[in-house]
Amino acid sequence: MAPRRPPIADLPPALTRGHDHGRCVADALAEAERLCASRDVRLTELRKRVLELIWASHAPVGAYAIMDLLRGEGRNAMPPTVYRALDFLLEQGLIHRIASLNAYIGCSHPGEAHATQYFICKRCGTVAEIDNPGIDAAIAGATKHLGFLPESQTVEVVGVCADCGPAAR
Amino acid sequence: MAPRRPPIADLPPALTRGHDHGRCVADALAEAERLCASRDVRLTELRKRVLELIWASHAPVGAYAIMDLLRGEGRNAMPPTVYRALDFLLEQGLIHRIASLNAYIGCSHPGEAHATQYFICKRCGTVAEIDNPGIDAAIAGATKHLGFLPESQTVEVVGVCADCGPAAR
DNA sequence: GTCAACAGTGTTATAATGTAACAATTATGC
DNA sequence: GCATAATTGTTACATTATAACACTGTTGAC
Repeated sequence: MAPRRPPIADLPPALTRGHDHGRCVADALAEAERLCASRDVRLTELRKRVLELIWASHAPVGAYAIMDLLRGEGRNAMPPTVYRALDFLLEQGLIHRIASLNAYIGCSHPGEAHATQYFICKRCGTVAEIDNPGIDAAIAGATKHLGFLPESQTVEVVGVCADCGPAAR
Repeated sequence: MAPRRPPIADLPPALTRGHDHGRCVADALAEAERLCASRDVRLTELRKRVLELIWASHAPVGAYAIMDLLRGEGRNAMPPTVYRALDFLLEQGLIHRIASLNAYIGCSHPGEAHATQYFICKRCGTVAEIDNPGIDAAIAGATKHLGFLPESQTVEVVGVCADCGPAAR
């Protein structure tokens, strides 16, 4: 099992550097509002707040970390409350689950059909979400060859990102 | 979370069909013995038995299912006992962990360097371990483009296998 | 051979993640 | 308004995994 990540407030600046993160979060929330409205599903206060907490960094956040953050805001959040919000956000494609970390991360292009790959930096914790057609095509080719009917796929690469690697030193 | 799989004795015959499974297990154990001897590490009775239980089917087996099987044999197995055996087998590359199922499966070609992909059938539970150079190359290309230094990767595709799909009916 | 050192296993307790079941509340359509 | 359904609250528990320390068996130096 992966070690527990520190609370969001303690995350290194690398997690949100190189871009206007406030804007980044605002955009994600606005897009979520728009999508939910168009689908006639309800992005309630709780669900929106959970999405916002997940977007607070580009590192995956665990369900219990989200629960603690909600509690820090005075909400008496119990596990089912968090997991239901996560389930909703997953169903709507607004977040993804990183299976190898048991953690959740905001989807950077919700609303579009995509099979995504994640590149997880073990130094700073940042996860890059990539939609690489080559990887997708290679997997599709393998499934076809096997006669396998794919429904969902998990591609997670753990390593060191460009910001944290030797070249960045 | 994935539903708990039934105990090995109850698994559908599809899990081991199409080949001489006794031979399959025996080969895996023999290869494990050979590899451990060559590396000068100890494949103890416990470790060998856990490996054998994992190889009992081509479906992933959970740590607690292994524990129950060991107990069924009179061994008083507690979680750390099982996890330590699993850790050893993982380190030696004799088994793999399927992250999306929190379960373990025998490696079909241990000893060789390989980045593997898993095709998990949601009907029969069988997992096919594939080493597709195309997928590997595509992922390597993406990491290079990102300046990302990969260390380990997880590729798991869930769907319906050829034996269980509509074409097999 | 014996004994020290270490690897492996046993044992107890607990942490981390996730779900079931039902009650209370809030939103929605009529 | 009010019945209905969706959402959230609450309690309890299931599943997966690890920490810490005790005990046992193996190995190698002498």
